[in-house]
Amino acid sequence: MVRVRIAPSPTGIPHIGNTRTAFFNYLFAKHTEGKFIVRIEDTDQGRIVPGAKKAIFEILNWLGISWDEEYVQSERKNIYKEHAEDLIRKKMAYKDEGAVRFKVSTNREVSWVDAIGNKKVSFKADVIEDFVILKSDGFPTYHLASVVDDHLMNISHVIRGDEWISSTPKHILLYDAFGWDKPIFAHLSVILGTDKTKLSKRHGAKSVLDLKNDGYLKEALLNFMGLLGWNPGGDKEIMNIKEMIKLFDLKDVNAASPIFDIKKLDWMNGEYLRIMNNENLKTLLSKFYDQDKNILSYLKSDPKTLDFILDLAKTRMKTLKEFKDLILPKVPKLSGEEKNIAETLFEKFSTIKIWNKMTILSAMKGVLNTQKTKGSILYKITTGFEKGLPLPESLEILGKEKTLERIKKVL
RNA sequence: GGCCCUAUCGUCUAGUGGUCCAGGACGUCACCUUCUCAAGGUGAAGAUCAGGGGUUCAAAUCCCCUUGGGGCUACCA
Repeated sequence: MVRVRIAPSPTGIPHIGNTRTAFFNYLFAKHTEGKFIVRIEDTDQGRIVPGAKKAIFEILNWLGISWDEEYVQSERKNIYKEHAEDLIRKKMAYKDEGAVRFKVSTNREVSWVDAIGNKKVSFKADVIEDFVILKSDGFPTYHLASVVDDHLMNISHVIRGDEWISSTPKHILLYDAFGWDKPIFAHLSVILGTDKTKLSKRHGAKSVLDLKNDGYLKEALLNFMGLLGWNPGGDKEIMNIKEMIKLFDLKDVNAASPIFDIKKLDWMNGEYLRIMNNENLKTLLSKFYDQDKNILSYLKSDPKTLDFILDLAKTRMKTLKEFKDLILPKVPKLSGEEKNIAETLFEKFSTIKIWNKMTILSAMKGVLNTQKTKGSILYKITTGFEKGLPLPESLEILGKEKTLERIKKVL
């Protein structure tokens, strides 16, 4: 029975790197019909960030990465203490200024076969110092706590970030000291920022919550994250979570560190936006803009019209955030020449008897011909943006009166 | 510095000894479409597979060295 876990520490809001680790664990668990456990590792009381724990769960919930069991290490303090004392009794650990250190027996080699890349990794024990397992404040270090918990929780595969690879020998030493079976270790490469250093908040790495607020869809994020360092072979790139679960295998996970390039996420997000049906998109938009009265009321306009707008908007947005500029006009600053064009446009529009996209378009074309300009100027005049939803269609919906009002404002 | 991981187009990657003078995707560029911008379609540029040695009839694929990148080196995780 496969049992995997993620062990986030509530010291910050997860970014795409941490979250990918969670996702791979999840994919692996689902693929093997095993269990996925979340264990909050809050053993460093000093570094706890208020709200971080909540954010961790918020992200998992948003993405739909569901878990089967949940633990908090600070509630298990005594368990670790007992295990530390057990090692002291066995003379495998000793007290040192209020802390407890594990005694590392030198002259041995510690090794394991890592599931990522299926390669043997080995360390000589003499490069490992006697390390602290219980701090003087009574809390365990990660090393003790994770080993004890992984054993007690029957974790079969420890799938974690690459930054743990040099701590793994310590963990193996602990498993051996307790006489426990070891799990399979799989060390995922860390995701790098565009500056090629480990993704972290200091380098401006966005948290997943930021990405959510930027208008990325969970489906796109999941798909993108999944493909960072994992490839099931073949050319298929757009995959839903079910397909990923079906295909996921640790042997197809790369050992090299990928760089997070948001451009591809942008594209993928656009793809998901385009294939989404309007009903879902509407729901998503209302959630996303739940603080924006203008958008909210816009979304409540005649369903048929809205449907039509949504179809036009879909191909023009990469994120939900971009919807706003597509439908809400702003007052442009026009040059003298542009004002002349605006005037001509006003006149042409005024004479239209039957206001529809055909007549609007021919009026627009008339202006473009006589004034010899590009269409973008007409967009600037009527919407404040030099690009946007097709004017004939959107102005028809707006209506003649309102259109003329708008143009009048800028004259 | 020490230890460990790692190395294919700018980026994500396919590739596990011959079918690869290296395929796909993003991005970029061009053209088509066109009221703008997208989307869509077509096409192009882009990697002497980090460099150097081996092994082999044959290497992006195996081995070694060098170099680059990354991680760890806390009573942080």
